[in-house]
Amino acid sequence: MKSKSEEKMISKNSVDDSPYVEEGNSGGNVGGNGPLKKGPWTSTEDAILIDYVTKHGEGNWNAVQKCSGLARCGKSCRLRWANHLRPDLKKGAFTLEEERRIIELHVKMGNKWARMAAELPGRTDNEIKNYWNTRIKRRQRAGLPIYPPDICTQALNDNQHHENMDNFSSGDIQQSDFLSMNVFEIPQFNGMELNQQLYTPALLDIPASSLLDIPASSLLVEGLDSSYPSKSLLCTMHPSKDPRGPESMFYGVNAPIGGVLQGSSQYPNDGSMRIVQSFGFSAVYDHDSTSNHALSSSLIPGSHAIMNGNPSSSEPDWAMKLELPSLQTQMGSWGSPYSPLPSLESVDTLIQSPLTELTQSCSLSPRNSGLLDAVLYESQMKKNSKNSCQLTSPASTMPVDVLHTSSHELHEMEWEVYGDPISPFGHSSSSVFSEYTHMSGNSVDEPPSAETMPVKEAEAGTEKQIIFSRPDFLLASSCSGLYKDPTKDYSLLKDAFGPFLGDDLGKDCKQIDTSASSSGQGREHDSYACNAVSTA
DNA sequence: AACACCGCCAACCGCCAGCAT
DNA sequence: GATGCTGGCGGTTGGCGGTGT
Repeated sequence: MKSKSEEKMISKNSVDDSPYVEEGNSGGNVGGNGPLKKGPWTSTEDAILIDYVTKHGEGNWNAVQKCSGLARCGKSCRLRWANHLRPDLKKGAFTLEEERRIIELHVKMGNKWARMAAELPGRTDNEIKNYWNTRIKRRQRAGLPIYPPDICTQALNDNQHHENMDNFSSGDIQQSDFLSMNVFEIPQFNGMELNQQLYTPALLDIPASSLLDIPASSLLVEGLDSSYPSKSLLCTMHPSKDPRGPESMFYGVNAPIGGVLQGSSQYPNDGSMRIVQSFGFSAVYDHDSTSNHALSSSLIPGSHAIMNGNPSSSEPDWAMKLELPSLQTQMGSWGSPYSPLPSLESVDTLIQSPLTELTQSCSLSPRNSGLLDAVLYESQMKKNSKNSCQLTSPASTMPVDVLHTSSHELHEMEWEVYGDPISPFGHSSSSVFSEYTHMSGNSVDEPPSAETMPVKEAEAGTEKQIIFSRPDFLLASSCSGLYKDPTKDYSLLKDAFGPFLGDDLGKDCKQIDTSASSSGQGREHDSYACNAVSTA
């Protein structure tokens, strides 16, 4: 049984069936029997190879050329056999079960395609790799989470068990600590303090208290429950080449965080602030004025790239190294090098910016494969070295000129950071929100509905107008109240975003509404909502 | 109809580990 | 221990076909 593509190829090659026909890209290696052929295999070559393996078995691939006269190098023979001629190969599209299995395996293994293939009988590493690089990346470009929540939950649970069993003493990590451990403390997000200044509730008609009512612990726990793989997810979100697309989760991650964190996740009474966002990230830092100054001045450490007019100036290694394994080198193929939108890079850089000694050292961890467990490991490392992160990260990456930038200037730059060339809103909240709403049943390949969100309104507005009209901010404000009392503020949220987000928001908020009112049920929805909110 | 764009996928390339000499 | 060979693995490339404009 041959795959469709193979049939195509054979059909094509059947016209010219000689294995020695020179092809356009042939040449290169020279074997003992003449120039080794490259390019697509012909059915004759396949027959020769099959015959050889039937007689001699697998292995000793370099002998194929000598024994059979096949003008292919051993590597090519092995690859052809392994990927196409093996009798136990299962051809055809991946089944749903296989797809799920691939995702599960990728959570555990990263880009270990061969190992994954070993877990999927009849499937080759190349198949799995191609599958991942296409369909899964498509999800990324669409801004959809790579890993379904349930799989991530499972992975996190597994990791929790693993960590508790293997790495930590019994009293070291308790549940809460574990949860914290899975919350990534991203110093650069401390910069949300600046957002707080820019988008202070005092500027708005929204009671500040309503912005302070989201229990971070709830967000945290539920964010974990919802199981978006924190850093894994983040790190796998890349700017899209598709300018129509949501470009990246970074829009959703960063812009929203600013909108939400500045108000909704603070604990002024705590003496410290724990910023929690949907992916489980958090930033812990002193809330005293001194540190605030430093942190706020370091706001948008990622956007400094734009601020200093050098959006491409930094491509920190750690960002790439911390990526999900699947993207370890993808920056070169579809990532940052092509970035039609400055904001993409800026947002990207925002994530990448904490190029601290700690993170660098973390990235050098042998476990830093981008897998969830590696992420957990890094998290633990960061937790253990929290202070050093706080001290080194923001300021060290902050250009001096940015430090002296006025808040107005920063605010204007915010549009660059969050927005796209078309919209001052960028894709921030809308895309992310819709991304999560899409998780509940819509096609995974369906681009977020909010992509077409009309977003010209605020362009000519005042600062306040701009701020107030920011969907992420509205969403943040509304949903912070929404979280507290879904039945009360749903209308506000819906009114504010219905025109932008269409039915998705309505559906999502309705879920929140109903689930909240049913006391305890629909917790997943809650977490989704809060995820969306905090990312929005 | 022509063109451009994009996704899919087979194949190649470079690196590395294991093994034999 | 050093060297070379072989096979395995992961990343990348390039061709092809489908689709949209």
